[in-house]
Amino acid sequence: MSSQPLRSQTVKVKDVAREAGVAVGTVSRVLNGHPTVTPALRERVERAMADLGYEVDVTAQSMRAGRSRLVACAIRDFDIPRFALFIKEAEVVLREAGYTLLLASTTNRPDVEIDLLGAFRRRRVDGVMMTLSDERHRDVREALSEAPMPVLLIDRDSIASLDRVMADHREGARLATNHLIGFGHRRIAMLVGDTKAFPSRSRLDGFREAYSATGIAPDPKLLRDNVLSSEDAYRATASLMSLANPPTALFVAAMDMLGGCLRALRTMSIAVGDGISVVAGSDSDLAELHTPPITAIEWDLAAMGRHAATMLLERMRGDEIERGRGLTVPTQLIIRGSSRPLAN
Amino acid sequence: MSSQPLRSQTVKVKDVAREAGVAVGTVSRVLNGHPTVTPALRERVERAMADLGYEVDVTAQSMRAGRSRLVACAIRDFDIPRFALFIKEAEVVLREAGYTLLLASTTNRPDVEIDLLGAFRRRRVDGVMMTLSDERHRDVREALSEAPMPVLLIDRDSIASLDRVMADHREGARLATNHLIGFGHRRIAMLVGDTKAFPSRSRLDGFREAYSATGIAPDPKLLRDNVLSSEDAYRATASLMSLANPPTALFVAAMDMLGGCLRALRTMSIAVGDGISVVAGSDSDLAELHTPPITAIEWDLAAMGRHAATMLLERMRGDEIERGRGLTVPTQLIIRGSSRPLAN
DNA sequence: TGGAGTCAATGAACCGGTTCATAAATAGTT
DNA sequence: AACTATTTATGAACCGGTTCATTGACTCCA
Repeated sequence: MSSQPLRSQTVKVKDVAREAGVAVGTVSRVLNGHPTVTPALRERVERAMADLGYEVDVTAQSMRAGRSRLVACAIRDFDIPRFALFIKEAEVVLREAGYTLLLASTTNRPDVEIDLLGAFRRRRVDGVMMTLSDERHRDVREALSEAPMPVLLIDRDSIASLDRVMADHREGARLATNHLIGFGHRRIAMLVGDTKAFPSRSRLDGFREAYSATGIAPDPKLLRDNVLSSEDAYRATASLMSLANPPTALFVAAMDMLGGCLRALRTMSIAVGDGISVVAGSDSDLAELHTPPITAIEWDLAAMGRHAATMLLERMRGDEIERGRGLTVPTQLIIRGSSRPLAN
Repeated sequence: MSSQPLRSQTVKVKDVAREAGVAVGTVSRVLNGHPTVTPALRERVERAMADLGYEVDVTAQSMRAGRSRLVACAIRDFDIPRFALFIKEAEVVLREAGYTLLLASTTNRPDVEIDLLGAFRRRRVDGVMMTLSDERHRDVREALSEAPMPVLLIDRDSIASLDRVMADHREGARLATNHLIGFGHRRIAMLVGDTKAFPSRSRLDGFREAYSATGIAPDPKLLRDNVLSSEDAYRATASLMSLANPPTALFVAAMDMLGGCLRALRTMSIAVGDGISVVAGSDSDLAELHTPPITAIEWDLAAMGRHAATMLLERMRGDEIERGRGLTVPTQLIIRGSSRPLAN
């Protein structure tokens, strides 16, 4: 065994070729499992690679090939626990297919979204999955249409030419609202995020749809949108419960906002279930283990991650598929003790 | 459909050079803000770039430069909500410095860790921050020592030659245990993760340190390690509370395991606070909003993320810094209603 | 034995930037 | 005016792989 100090400089195909006594092209063919290589030669080259401790330079491969085997994921804020589940599953699927995941957060700003698309393009990223702060934003739409690589939208719906993976938020919100209405509630307050984006928009749609069956209109004073942080949820809840005519039920439809809402109720000494019914827009340990447990909408974010990665991989392969497929994951309502018949 | 290779349509330095009537080298110098370019020429080149819609190919830059402006982050499982905070903050710092974040999960397996290090090397990643499943694993240590780029350990301590960012888990666990002992508890059960890694190991140290002051030894039957999932926590809790002589207090020291523990207690109708005191190893909405609220150990993961990114950037710049700096973020105990004096 | 056909291996050109030795132009000095 | 020093621009070589037209060897069969 040769124990030369080969640590200092990196080994290249040329070195492997010399060691094995073949041409560089042959080394490359071995590297890529090209069929037209004699077993004997393949063996010799592989031995040479092992002896020298050779490792391909993916950068060089990328440049020549024009593709990077990178897939980017840009979401508005990945410290949302359930989003992490999405990313985790997507990463597994992508890595198994030989891709590496690039991660960035958009902080829900159109200019950052556009910047990131540029950065991904310059990196020759092979595919992108992302959320959008505003699906109708002109510049963002232009940046998307100029993207040379396939882009898949996460939980966004309005750009028909792109692949999309979504949850059925409309149905979830409809179920939740219906559930409360069935319990006699008529003054249901709703907290949603930014209605420029699909999830909040469709939750609002579902909410209104459920209401429309009752014949009465929801009180606009009870609707709070742009609830984007825990503090927003705290303030919105506090302000709602301070109204002269407060709501009898609270639908915290924005993701991961339940904590802020419950904090406000506790501060005001309002009992969940008794004083007010509460339904959460997404499930969590908190919802399940609260006293009383909180009724919540649930959907499979892990499955969304897997689907997103799979669809994007298909698109990157250039399979003959129709443009702009949309996949919707179902939502369901988990009924727990926080939502109760309206006491009279 | 004209399937012209996309490449032929993209604008290259050569095209910009022709348009501006200069040499390619000049375009490159403009691109990189090299000082020795006449303002007039710079202007002409910049106009040409704008006119043609030129965008650098980062892949080509990377190959030539031998560095990719990529930083990889590999952690055992990023659907741990508080870890997401770490990543988020690190990503911001890195992006501001011109780096892009690569993300992968190790699933806490040494072989995956080694594979990922290889993948990062082949991508000419400029820096790595990661967790390790087992700091003493021979092959992992070898892979680390062979890594040509700086590696920073996240919440791991035993490799002195590498930079590290950690939380003071030992002190946190000591505080928590002390707190319970002060309340008269002598039979304290502890749930920890994998003690081959720093966090659980030092929590155990802190636990024992607090106990040693009492003169009595902790009952080994009350120690459960390798609690890595919510289900593990559920089973461990159920089994502990079924002992002939069950614990009077429960220290759920593993991260994000509180849910499983509380679920078990609820199933067995054991009241938190009354039936048993509970302390959580990490804070969360669940701990804060539970009834009663759960005493918890807290530390600043966002700061850890910022520090990790900053230290890695310094190291990548090749600043003259001593090898293997360790930075420890303090932990504190937030005392709430779930931990109470031992009833007699 | 010779010619067609098959199959492996070769190595120069190429991907798209950056670098640097060299040349050209300009400024400064005596 | 002559010469040196300084500044700015040039373009070929280079980074480390992959590709493909070409070459060489071997097989098959008349």
